[in-house]
Amino acid sequence: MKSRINITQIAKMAGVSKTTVSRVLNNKPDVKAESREKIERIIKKYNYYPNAYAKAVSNKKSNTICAVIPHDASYVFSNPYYSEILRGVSQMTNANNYQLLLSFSDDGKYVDIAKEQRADGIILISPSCEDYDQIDELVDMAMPLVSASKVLNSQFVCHICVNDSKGAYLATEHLLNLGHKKIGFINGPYNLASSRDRYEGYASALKQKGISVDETFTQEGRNSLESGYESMQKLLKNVNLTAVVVSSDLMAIGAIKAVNEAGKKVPDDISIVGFDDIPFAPYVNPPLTTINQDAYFKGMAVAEKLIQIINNENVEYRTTMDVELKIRESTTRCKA
Amino acid sequence: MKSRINITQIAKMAGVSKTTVSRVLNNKPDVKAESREKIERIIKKYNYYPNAYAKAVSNKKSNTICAVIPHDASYVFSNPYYSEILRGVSQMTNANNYQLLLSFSDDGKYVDIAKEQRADGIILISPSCEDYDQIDELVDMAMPLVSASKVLNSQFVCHICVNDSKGAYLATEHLLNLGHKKIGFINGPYNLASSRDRYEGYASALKQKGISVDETFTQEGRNSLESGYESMQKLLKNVNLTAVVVSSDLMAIGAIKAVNEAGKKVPDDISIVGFDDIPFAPYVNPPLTTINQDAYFKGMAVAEKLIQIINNENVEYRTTMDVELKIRESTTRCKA
DNA sequence: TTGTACGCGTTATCAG
DNA sequence: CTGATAACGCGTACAA
Repeated sequence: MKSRINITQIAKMAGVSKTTVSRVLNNKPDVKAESREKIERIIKKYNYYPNAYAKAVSNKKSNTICAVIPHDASYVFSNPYYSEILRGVSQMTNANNYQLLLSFSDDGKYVDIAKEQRADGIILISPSCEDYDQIDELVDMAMPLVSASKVLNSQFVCHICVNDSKGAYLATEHLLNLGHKKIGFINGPYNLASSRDRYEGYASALKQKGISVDETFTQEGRNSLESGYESMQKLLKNVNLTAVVVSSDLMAIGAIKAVNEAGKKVPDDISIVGFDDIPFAPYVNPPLTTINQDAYFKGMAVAEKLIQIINNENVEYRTTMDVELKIRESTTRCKA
Repeated sequence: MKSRINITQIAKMAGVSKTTVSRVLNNKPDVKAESREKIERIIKKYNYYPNAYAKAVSNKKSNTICAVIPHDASYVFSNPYYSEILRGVSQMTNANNYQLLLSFSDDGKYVDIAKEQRADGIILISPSCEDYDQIDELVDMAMPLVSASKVLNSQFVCHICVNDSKGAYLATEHLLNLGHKKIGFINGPYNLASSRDRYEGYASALKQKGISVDETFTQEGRNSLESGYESMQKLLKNVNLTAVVVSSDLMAIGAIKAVNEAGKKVPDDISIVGFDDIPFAPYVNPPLTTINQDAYFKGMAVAEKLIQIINNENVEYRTTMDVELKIRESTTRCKA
């Protein structure tokens, strides 16, 4: 790139020192109105802008926030849940004049961003147990940290999560109320705290009604559409179910595909309830009954908290957002 | 954040000068094996990493690429087409050890990123005519630039686009072949070059068959689901159509919703073909006939070109990717 | 093989 | 009000 003009040159042209130029750049007092105007004119004329990284070095502050999604990019971008979180995050960082650095990596390489001091703070989106070593490292560095889901290994990591167990409970209860008794569960990866909580919600709803939990009714998926498809195929092969709780909408869409291919119908033969309420949930076939969580709001909240922590403000370190059952057309009364 | 160790301190502990430490950090020769080992041990011990921004200032290279989406975040993140592009971009930047900076803003503020010298190059994703002033500014700064869609105002901007007119032509031809004669068109915003090309493809397919183009059959949408919904409502109110070409899948999904609410059926009453082939296209109701473009590959290609330009390699400045008609179930033979 | 001295573009201190 | 001067953390001619 063409080498751009710098503060020294501006100072020279204005016949003042760098210091004075710096003063007007940062809206500081103690500059004669006359000088200020002259400097401003020259800045305008040469379309000058201070170099952000030189500022970062000098100020020890980069005005950059990094959103880390410790999974590979295809996992992330195929799932609108993450898009919604990022939408919220970017809205908030924009509003506060922070730049947004994005990092995907399933290999923990994102810790380098902290070591290299590229960001004033880090947002962890959906970290799993495998990330706990890296998280400890970040905590050791005293890097401001907020997670968009539960982090179990450290009380120094601020997190905002949704009430996962309640969500799964509501989903299961809904099916129970429709008369279903044989209810399967396609879970996300067990290395996510959310998956464990959701399982617990599912199990406790069953117990509540005196139905014993059958391990063969459960599958562990990877949260992708394909894995929802595969998990449902296994369930269809091995057990007789009339309904399934699926731990993400994306997997639910895959599950519906598997049901269709097996020559059955959703919801007539098998009712399905998802989790997340992604924007497409109302438009798939059939429109998905699901657990709504406001990922956009979560993204905003997470970014806002991080900025507060960076500014040394006091914040609540544990927040749980509520969830809600959204009934659409993928569930119906049990006909078996 | 806790202030971290720097190169000077490492040098001191190793009993050498910064220069020597810098040499081992950058894998340069002329360091005694013994010294190298000692320095490496200390680096390891203190978990030291050079400050990326100090390097950037010194090297005049930030190893950062900025992806600019000159629209507001909700426009972007609600559309999986952009997610797919970003997925490709991030894959490629990751592979080449570039950091990815993300910028949304419908107000042209992204030029600041160049002025502040935060990035070695910029990827423009779907810029519109309103961005041409800013693009000129970027060109003036000699900022390496690649666009993921056509840019008409400057031959200095490398771009990769898809064959939009062919796509719309194929879509329209498909409907014509099914016997449709009254074919509407819901376009994207006219300030996108792609929208103009798509209109042209639509019109030329009609002319080919001797069908005159009726302006009242066309609506200009904003590429969102809602705007597809509204545009279709207007078409339904004012004209009698048996088929509609829609310029994005997202709008197509909205259009289907409008058809349903009007008490009609897709495709029996109205055939619809979309554009983009987003990952959800096969799963909506009915599965969407659409024009496939490989946005993931486009994202990779765009990032790769930018990196080549940054490295002063020669690249082809004009690339057009092919498109393909994907027939699913939202189109059928005309019954009128 | 190593180190001195300076440069990168910025801000902060403090004396005038 | 202003400007030397040092500092931020790093890279690199050039000399030794």
